[in-house]
Amino acid sequence: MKLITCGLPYANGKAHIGHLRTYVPADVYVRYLRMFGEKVIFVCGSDCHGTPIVINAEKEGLRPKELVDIYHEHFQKVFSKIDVNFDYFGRTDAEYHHERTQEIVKRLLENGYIYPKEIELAYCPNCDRFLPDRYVEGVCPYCGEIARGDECDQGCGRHLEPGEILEPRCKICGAKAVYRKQKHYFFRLIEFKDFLLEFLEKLGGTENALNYAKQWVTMELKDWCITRNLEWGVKFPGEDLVVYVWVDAPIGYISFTEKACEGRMDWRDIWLRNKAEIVHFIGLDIVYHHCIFWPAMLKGSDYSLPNAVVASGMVKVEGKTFSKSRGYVVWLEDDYLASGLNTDFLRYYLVNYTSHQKDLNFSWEVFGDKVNNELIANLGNFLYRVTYFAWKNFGGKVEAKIDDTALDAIRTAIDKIKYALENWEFKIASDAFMELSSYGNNYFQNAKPWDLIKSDRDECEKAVATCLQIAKALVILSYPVLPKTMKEFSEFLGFDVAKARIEDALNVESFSIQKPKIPFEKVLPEKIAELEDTMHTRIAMAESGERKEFEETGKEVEGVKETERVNEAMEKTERMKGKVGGIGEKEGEIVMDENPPEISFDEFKRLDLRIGKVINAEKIEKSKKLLRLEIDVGDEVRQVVAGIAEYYKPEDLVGKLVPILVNMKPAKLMGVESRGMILAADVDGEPVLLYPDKKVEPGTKIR
RNA sequence: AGCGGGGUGGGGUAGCCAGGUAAUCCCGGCGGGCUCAUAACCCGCAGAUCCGUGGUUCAAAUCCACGCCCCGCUACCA
Repeated sequence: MKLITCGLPYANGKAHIGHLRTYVPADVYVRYLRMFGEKVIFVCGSDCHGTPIVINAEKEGLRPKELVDIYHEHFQKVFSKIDVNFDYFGRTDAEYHHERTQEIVKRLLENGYIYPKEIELAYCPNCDRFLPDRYVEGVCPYCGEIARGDECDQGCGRHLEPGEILEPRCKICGAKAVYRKQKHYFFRLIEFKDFLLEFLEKLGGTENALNYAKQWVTMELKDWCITRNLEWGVKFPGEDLVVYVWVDAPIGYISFTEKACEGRMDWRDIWLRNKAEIVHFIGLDIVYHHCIFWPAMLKGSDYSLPNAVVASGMVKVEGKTFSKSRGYVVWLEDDYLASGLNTDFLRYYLVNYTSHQKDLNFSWEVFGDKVNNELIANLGNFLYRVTYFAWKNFGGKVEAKIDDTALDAIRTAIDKIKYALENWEFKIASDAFMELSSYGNNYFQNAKPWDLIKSDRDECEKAVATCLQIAKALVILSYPVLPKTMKEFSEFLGFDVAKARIEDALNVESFSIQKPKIPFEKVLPEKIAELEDTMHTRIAMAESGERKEFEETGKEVEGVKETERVNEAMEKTERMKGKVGGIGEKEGEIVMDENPPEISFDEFKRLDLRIGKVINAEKIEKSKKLLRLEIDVGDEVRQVVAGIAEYYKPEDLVGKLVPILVNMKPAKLMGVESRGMILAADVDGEPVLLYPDKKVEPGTKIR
């Protein structure tokens, strides 16, 4: 008996490919386990609490619950479409979840693991609210740089304790913040140090999670503040506070299990009596919550402990760090599902691209290659050529006289899948059936049934039966990864793979074949180009500073955009890059939107600014905002892509003199190289071009 | 800054933790075969100083040290 959980999606934004990086492998794992005869419960749900949801709802003019409703429904829909089938998909703002959370908090209180403490918190008199550290800005007492409430992120990098920062200001309204004392509650994490050290030795799962957690525990632990000043959330007993969302979110694993067990079994067997193996699938970014805080909470309240934490690597898009704000993202509904592509393609990509622990790069080009050259050319083609051959030449009736060496090949694949599951390496499992498919293609090719059918019908039937056995095994073994397609194809082979067990792959019986249909539709290059364009447009818009547009599509709201952890990490690295790399980095301008730091004259001199003359201009097809310009910069003519098509017509630009940054790092926008950047005033996102006061020669320096 | 994970033929990726005939698979390039199949399938060839330097060893992509570069994480921010 196993309980499998997935990290809860935060109900504050749409589902994207990053989510699936965790959920698809978990679903694949669950499906394999079931085929191996294991009893499994698979739960997940929406994480509904926390400051960002409250603030975001406010901005949208909604109540938090209304915002959560939207995304909860969205996640359910998307998961179901992509065949990630949870036994229960709950939500943490449900009553049953609040009850379970409060029960656990009470147990922790009774057991003496929670204590109150007065702490000083930044408070904004203007907004009339306590400010999370994120929303406090001030001056670092050590180095004098601008710093965030908890960390001097731009200067010396030191961690700052509450109250340390000088001249605190509210980042939301800009007003001076004050410090106020308030009673909050802390969890005695320190007391769990020895327990955790021992626990982590026994904990299973991926090394990336375990190594990280072990190292964290060895360092100094601090007690953990578990209450917040919010209305929205699980009420802390007897106080006007809610529990911190990272306390109640993992408790969802328990409360959702309760719901999943209703009418089937007693959930207490799992969470109180250790009768099931508990496995958490998470993203690499929330390891410490699951390996440290969570087990300590469970231990402190006498619940069962997890047996394994399986952490997936992060997702990159087109080789770049995943980032919604910069356009490096694939939205599941708007991009993938809208494209009409077989959802199994994406599942295969996610599982097969690389080791579960490593970062996965998503690129449409690779996607097309993998689908067409692997899924279709290898697996799909084999299934179809064999089944079609059997139907056409034997009327579908083929006796079970097979070459036993094929059974060995099938056994090898099964063993490999077992090994893969034990080691959380789902790529190895999918490689196993792809190798079997190659074996099948080879077998078919060498046996030459198309010749045999003319010379030796019996020999031919034997070869076909052998290949059909391999095909049947393939359908079964690949079903967990490709459920939609294989469910359909199994019917042509005369069985229902959804009800099959792994052993059926070795079960030899005569075949009754129906006329098959092609299992996978080929992905056309035009389709890939179209999807790439969508993405490149998004990236180009982000790069040219067109923020409004993607804030709509990306559901990001001014001021809260940093709440995206991915996003934040991005901006952080960008800040660092900005520090080191200077102004050459085009990313700089996005980050430097407010209070840009001073630069020296030497730094300014690094900019090669000139007046250029537009000698040609045309729209870039399929893009709304981009123009391709040819600009005479004095010594040469440069091709420059500019995001001004919505405001300037190409024909109006020809002959115009514009300021241009010549030594801008070249970039490709929608596949068109841009070498340089024309400068314009930014009037609420509308570019307004700047022209020289007198006529000057192209190439004239600007200083 | 600290910690973690990486740097393997043109691109991507396996192997390394349990060191041993110079290395997997997919794409791409070249040549051949086949025709049942979604121009799919099969075979062969070219191409890697396995980031650098030093060390351990009879033997290192694989272990150790130092260096360079990339990426991620860092708790009152989900």
